[in-house]
Amino acid sequence: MHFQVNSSMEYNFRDIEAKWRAFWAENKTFRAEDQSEKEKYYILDMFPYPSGAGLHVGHPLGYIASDIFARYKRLKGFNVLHPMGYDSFGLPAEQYAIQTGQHPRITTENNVARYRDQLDRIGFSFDWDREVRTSSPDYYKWTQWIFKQLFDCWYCKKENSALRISELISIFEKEGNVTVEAEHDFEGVFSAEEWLAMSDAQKSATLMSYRLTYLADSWVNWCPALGTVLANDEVVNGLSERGGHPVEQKLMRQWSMRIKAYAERLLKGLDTLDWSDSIKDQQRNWIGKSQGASVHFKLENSSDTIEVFTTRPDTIYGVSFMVLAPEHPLVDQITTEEFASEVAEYKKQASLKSERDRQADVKNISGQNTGAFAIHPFSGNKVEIWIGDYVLASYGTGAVMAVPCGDQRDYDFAKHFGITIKTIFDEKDISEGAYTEKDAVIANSDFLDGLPVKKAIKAAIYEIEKRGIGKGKTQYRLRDAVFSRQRYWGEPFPVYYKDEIPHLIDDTNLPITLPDVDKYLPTEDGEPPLARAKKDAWEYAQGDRMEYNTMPGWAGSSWYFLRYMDPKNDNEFVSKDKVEYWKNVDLYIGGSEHATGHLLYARFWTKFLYDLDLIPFDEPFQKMINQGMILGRSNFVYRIKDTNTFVTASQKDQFDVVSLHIDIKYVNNDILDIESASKDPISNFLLGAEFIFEEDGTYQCGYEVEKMSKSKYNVQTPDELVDTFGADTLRMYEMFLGPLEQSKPWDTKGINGVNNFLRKLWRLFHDQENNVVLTDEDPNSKALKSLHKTIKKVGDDLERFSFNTGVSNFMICVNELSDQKCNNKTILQQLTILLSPYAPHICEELWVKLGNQPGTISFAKFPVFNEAFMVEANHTYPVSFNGKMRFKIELPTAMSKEDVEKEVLAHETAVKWLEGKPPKKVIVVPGKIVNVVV
RNA sequence: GCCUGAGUGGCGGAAUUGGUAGACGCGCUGGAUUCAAAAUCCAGUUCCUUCGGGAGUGCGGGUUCGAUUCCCGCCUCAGGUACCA
Repeated sequence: MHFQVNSSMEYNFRDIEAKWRAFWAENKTFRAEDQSEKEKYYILDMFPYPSGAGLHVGHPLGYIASDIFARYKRLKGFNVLHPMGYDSFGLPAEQYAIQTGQHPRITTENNVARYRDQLDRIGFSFDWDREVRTSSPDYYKWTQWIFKQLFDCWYCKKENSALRISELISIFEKEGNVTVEAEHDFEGVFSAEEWLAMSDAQKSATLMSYRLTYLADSWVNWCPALGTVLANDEVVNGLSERGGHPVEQKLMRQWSMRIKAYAERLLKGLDTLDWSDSIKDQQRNWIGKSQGASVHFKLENSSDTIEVFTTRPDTIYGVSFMVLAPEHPLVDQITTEEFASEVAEYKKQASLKSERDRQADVKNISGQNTGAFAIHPFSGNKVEIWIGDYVLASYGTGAVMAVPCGDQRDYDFAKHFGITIKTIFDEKDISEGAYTEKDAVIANSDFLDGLPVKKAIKAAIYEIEKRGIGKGKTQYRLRDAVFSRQRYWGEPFPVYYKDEIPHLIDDTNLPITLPDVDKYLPTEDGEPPLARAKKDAWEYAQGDRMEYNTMPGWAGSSWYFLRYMDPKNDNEFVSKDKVEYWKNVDLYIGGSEHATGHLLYARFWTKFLYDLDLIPFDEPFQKMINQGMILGRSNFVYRIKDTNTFVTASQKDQFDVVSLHIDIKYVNNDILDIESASKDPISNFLLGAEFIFEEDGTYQCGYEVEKMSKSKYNVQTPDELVDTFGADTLRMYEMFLGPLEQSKPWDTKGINGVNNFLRKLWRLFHDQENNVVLTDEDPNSKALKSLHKTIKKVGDDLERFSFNTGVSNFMICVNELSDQKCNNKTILQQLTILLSPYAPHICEELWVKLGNQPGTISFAKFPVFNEAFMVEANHTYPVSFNGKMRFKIELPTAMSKEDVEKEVLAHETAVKWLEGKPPKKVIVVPGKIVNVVV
């Protein structure tokens, strides 16, 4: 797209913007002070992954909003921390390295330089002295250090806190593990004597099942195409989030984070946060708390029991069969000879299905009888045991008690296999499906008969616990998060192995820097790329080998907001006094796509660091705003099928056409520049083509709103807009597009409106020869009213993050002042301060023209609204009849209700509408409206 | 299916506690200025109309003197999520 812009020299944004950007950089205007009398305000953007494609206009949207707010808070007298950095470990740089051999560090550095250049053009007030990069050894030294703390801690459910593993060891030495209430996965009990008698390997293995980060064989999402495991939030619909490759389940020895320990606190903490309901709900669903009971069913011919989890213990008398996941450990043991081959076949079929197939197959009911029976714990009846893949091995106990009358899946299963369905609900019809509402009364259930569901649940749990066959239980969907990746470009673990026991590397040897490798691929034995490193390249390998995995992308981003407070500290991840001063982030701005990944992990690590008393707060981001996505507006040309003729958009329906994307840079207001487009190899099919034009002789392109992407030729970079219109125009235009949180199509059509506004503002200060002309006189009441109305509205708009209406209000103000021919210094000085967060460059320039010291506008005082200027002697009342506005009447503001009514009814238009009849009722809202009911 | 949001002119959107629906901007129409253009300025721009007025904020009801706003029932779109027992 090419733009035409006024070429006159009146408002020369190029020189102005270059000058002030240099000034800010040179004077470090936006450096945040760690010690200050001022109140602190911490405003943070989600830091970007520096991708090779650079920024498009969607990226800076949130940064512009946060920058406006940061500048506003400075004017309000706050000491503002507003930093920026890079989440610079990640897959694309590594894949580029695999293809080209270029070290990911080089790729990353190049991309960071490009990002920085693009960001700098927009005039952000970041404190760049605090920049962090997660891939920098100075930074990941502390990511490794935090990992070590997690390894050295366990979660005590009595104190509801992480505690040091040394405390756990001393309990084990005195009492064994019987009295310990921990989040763990150790099976069984041991005494103090037994603990002391354990070998080092046994002790290590035991402690491993208590540590907050642990090494364990677990079912993981393995992505063969990427050659790595993925966390649950990195898998979408059975495909990898990056690349969309198939993902399968695999049992692997991996590091995990015991985030489950924090499930309840992560849930409760949401209530204290000022986040959108949508994000909070996403986290709530992800954590997935459900309350119910675990119940043990005895096996018919065995001492073993099957444990199930149910949210509906009230329906226990409705159990007519049980279903185990095909992977359940008891399956082979209980299966009778009669069904052995069928069960083996079913298990095989189930294991061949990928996660994706299994999800796609939801409608198909499958299962297999094992021939075994369990004994109903209350009725003593025999209950068939089946296996079925609708039961997931990884949730709950991997087994369910099936109640067909109360659960649709159990119902379908029973129908499909001809299992008897009996009802335990009073007067509920289950002939068509299960009854899942919780408003029934229980029947046919012995001691539960006649109880409504909620009471029956309590009674059932009481009875289950009394008989010792189970207990009330809370289950979470949230799983522990896999923490290792078989990749090169990530943080190495501060871990080495000796006799296959993992050991931590001493703090004095941190950081463990990434060693060089000859190739960025796995070894021939299938070990991760780091196994290629020469042994002596790992200076601190005190054992047999180093850990070859690296940490996942979310490791570095889980605590970066803390590092900005103290980015160069080589002795601590953040110093106590700095974190005491800055505390948590007051305002966090970023995309909502991180709801169940980054935002959950960062909360988890924050709570952990709080438990260790290393930071004084346990929620990282107090308020959050999620900016919407900016969509691209693609343009199309229409070729008539099997011809070389292109038809303009308005006539395309009259032909059979093929639509082709055309690069938006050759289109202006949907009109195609055929000559330029024909020269581009991508669209040179237009060369020598025939055209059917509009009546005015132009070729009109069609358009569609799509995601911004290279392949759709609809990417708009901020750079060219800054070149054409200036950064101030871009900043205001991005805000003017609509509410920050809303997704919206990018369209440059309106940008000249914002540019006109800034030129109009400039003309308030200058005459036609571009000389500054300002008066020192006392401002008149009209100008004061315009200004103060704007102070009030713009201030309120900022407080509620309504940046788009803020821009409108500036336009209204400048329109009014232009009409008044106002060139009053006092008025314009205040207006300049007010506007400076939105359009900082032009305001710096005007600030100097107003006679102020260069650069001081960033810390000027935000204008104070004075209601006195708003008072009017008269108010124009809109008069409605039955709620429909009919006429207006100007009356003194102070006039009484009765007099207003009298005046209104005496008005000639009122007389006409009353048609001689008296009004039924007259409502007068003083200073607002009048409504006459007839 | 479930959970969140959202539906207003030709377009992006405004209306903050129920009080003049369509602010502001784009686009469009006319006019001034200009040799001409750009820029700038002025006027107009929801729809229908017999020029009195009538209709109107996704649809259908309701509450109210008064509803884009509150309540009930639907429809559509966007995002998230799912054999979670």
